[in-house]
Amino acid sequence: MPEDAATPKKRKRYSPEERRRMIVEGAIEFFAENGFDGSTHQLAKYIGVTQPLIYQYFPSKEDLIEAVYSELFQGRWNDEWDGILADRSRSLEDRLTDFYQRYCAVIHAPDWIRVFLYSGLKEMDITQRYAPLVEERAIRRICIEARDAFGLPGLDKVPLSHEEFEAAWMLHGGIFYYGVRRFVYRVPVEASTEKLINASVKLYLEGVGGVAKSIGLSVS
Amino acid sequence: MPEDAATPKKRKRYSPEERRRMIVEGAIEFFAENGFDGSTHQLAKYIGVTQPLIYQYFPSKEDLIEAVYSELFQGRWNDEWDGILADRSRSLEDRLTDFYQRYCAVIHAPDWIRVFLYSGLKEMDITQRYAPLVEERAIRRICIEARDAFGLPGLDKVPLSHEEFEAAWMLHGGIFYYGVRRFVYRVPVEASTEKLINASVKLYLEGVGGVAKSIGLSVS
DNA sequence: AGCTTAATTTATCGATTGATAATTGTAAAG
DNA sequence: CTTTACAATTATCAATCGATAAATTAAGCT
Repeated sequence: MPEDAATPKKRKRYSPEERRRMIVEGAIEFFAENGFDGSTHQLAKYIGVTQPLIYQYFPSKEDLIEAVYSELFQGRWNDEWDGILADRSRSLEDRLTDFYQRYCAVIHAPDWIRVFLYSGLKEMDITQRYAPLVEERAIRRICIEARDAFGLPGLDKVPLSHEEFEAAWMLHGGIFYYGVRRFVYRVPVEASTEKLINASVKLYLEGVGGVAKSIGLSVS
Repeated sequence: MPEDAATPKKRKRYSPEERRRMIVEGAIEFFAENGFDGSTHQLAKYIGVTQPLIYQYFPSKEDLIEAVYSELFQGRWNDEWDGILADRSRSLEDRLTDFYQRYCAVIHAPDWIRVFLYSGLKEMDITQRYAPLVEERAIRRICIEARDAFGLPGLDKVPLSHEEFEAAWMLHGGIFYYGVRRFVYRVPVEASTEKLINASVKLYLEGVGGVAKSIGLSVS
């Protein structure tokens, strides 16, 4: 008969791999909600283990956060996405819609958006490396494909301008900001992610021709 | 001759109003950098006062944060901005550019962007009230003026659609995201704020006509 | 079953947290 | 120059933080 009537408190033994996974996934949810300043004591309670157990799997809180960050962001950039953007057998509208549909399936989640912002605000070095990744493999590629789709000169003729970069960043930022509105400010959003992407891609494609013209690019 | 050779430590007396202002402004910078979990001890050191002094001016840390939030966001929405957007004697491109130029002069600062995100993540109630303010006084107004500028039916004929709202939110989000890239992820941005706004407004105006057409709106 | 390994817990540490009370010192009033 | 009001300090608190060591117990092996 236990002292606390309602606490049978059966202790469960998991394999180190399984327990480690449980801790990391619990930490993702917990840190997404409470930020990285959330205490390891509260985290342990949230997961359902004792606090010292966390230190059996991670030498310090810093290492746990690194594991969270690695699990969330590293390797979640699917290499197939690059191929989708570059596949010129499809219309650019199709490709952009497809790409952002898949991209949003990953990033438009409260855990992803919130942890991403928390880590950015804490200026963990890994976050500073994510923006260049996006710029190189999404933004730049989109600019290149837009040049091709509108019959504009290639990069060998005219290098990409600030204006073209900013147009693509605006598409990207607008879609990202949708996630911020939903999961940070938690305001009701009218449109579904699908509709938002359709509208954003349309807006970008409608607008990018005019942007190109205004900076003196002409069809070859 | 003081014990610590390099610490003359002359005590300065300020008026309560002045000292309060010093604390709030110091807190804005400090919390923008360290988040609201930054300790009052470190904050006091940052300001150059002792920690208990803060509690002479604010009954709790919560109240200090409220003062920071109030100082940063309340009343910084200039009422003249509404007039700028609605002034139909100017072209819509002019008005949008002018509006976002002034708006960005306020929000595109590390303190503003970072505190705004921190407070959003902490889900302080006041943040949830800011998005509706923006939607009512900027987004909605932009949609209405776009209808007028493109000769589309008024709100009495056809209510604003999700697509039109999302187009305006994308403009807004793209511009906001520029601040996130600069002050949260601290990546070098190619274009100046001015160029970004010009490009974004152009992109929006070029695109919004196509969006309107795609949802079945026709010129009256 | 009994033994053994190691996964998990209890107990505890010094440092730091938000917050309070008592003391000190400055600048204006007389 | 002395007095006095109150701004600002030092000293201190219980609670909570990240982290460690020792004790406990569940599960695989023989």
